[in-house]
Amino acid sequence: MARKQGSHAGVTGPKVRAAALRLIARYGYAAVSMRQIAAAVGVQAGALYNYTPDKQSLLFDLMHSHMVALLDALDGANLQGSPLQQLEQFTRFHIRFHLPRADDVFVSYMELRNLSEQNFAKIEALRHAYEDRLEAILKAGQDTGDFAVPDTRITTMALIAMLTGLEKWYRSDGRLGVAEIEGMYWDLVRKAVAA
Amino acid sequence: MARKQGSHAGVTGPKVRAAALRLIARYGYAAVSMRQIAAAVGVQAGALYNYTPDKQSLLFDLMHSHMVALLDALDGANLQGSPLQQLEQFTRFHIRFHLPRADDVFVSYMELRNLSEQNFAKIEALRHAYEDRLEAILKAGQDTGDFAVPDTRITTMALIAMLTGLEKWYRSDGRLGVAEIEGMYWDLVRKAVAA
DNA sequence: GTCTATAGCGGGATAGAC
DNA sequence: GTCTATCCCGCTATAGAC
Repeated sequence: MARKQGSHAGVTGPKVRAAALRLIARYGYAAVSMRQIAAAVGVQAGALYNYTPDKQSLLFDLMHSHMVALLDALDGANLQGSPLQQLEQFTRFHIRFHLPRADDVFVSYMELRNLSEQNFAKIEALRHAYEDRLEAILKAGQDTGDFAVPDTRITTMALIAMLTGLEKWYRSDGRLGVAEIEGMYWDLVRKAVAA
Repeated sequence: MARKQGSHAGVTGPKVRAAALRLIARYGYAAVSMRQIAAAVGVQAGALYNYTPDKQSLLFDLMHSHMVALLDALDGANLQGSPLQQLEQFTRFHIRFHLPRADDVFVSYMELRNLSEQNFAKIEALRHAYEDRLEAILKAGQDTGDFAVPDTRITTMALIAMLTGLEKWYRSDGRLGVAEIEGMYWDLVRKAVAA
């Protein structure tokens, strides 16, 4: 509470990010203007530049935060046990982490084209690191004979695409709860890689 | 050959569509200008309006053509045999149809947000029809006991997401040929739905 | 069917007052 | 930290000559 009275620091910044995330997820980065974001926050367009040097940096920050949060959460999940157990933990973690973050997922997977070359490389590296976690589990299970997949890299991409595709149709007010969804997807994953 | 000499009709139109498809796939609908498309074709921007009433219609035509071609090709594939055989045929058909059409796939799956409400509804109906073909196979196999999936609708979405995700990483000059890819994905699909 | 020219609008980003 | 005002640019779409 030592913050200066009347200052909006620490309040407007997150609001800008939240508004940008929501608008970009809905309409796309190129289609959303700084004026629209400002209006959603309740400020004039010029004020946004107190929080981001430019529009491109704003997009990058959103995507970077999402990927870092994803990797941190995966570290925190502390997967352990047999390859089969770790694969189940990974599957459930992936669904639980992504389902409540539909906007982040849409932005992070659909706006890659709109990143500058350097920003793209950074995001891709993080995404690759995440994929590698899954592939390591598949490789371990392949070695122990628990799994029998045609190719660990291709299976990694196939499983992540399958799990992430969930975002496209899942509605939290639908007929199925998260726990049921998790169970069904785990069932598909488990059988697909089974020896 | 009765076409008037000096007329570009029948030539420029397809060029416009091809250039628009390529540019939109790469940079996104909102980020591509009519001037860019015109430059790629080799005409001035105003000339494009001889081939489309506006930019939105151009996008819709690209997506609509793709979906109609997909459904027509599926009809032409004439799937038959047991549910297991039909599922294999569908899986291989899906991969063979989509792999050489990366631009169409990107546009059709990433530009839905940029369609007008009415155009969106038409494309969604076509996409739904395609999904229904796969779900019908799963239901049939569920009835005969060949398959044991948790939910035919969810499995449909999961399998299509998995198969379409192939577009994101496949490179025709990579280490794997189409036949090998088909085999690996069919392996994953077959096991995932197995009883 | 294509061109040039332009209307009319909205974009990102900055300057300087408060 | 936010405002107003503005610069400069590019956009879609149209008009009218050829």
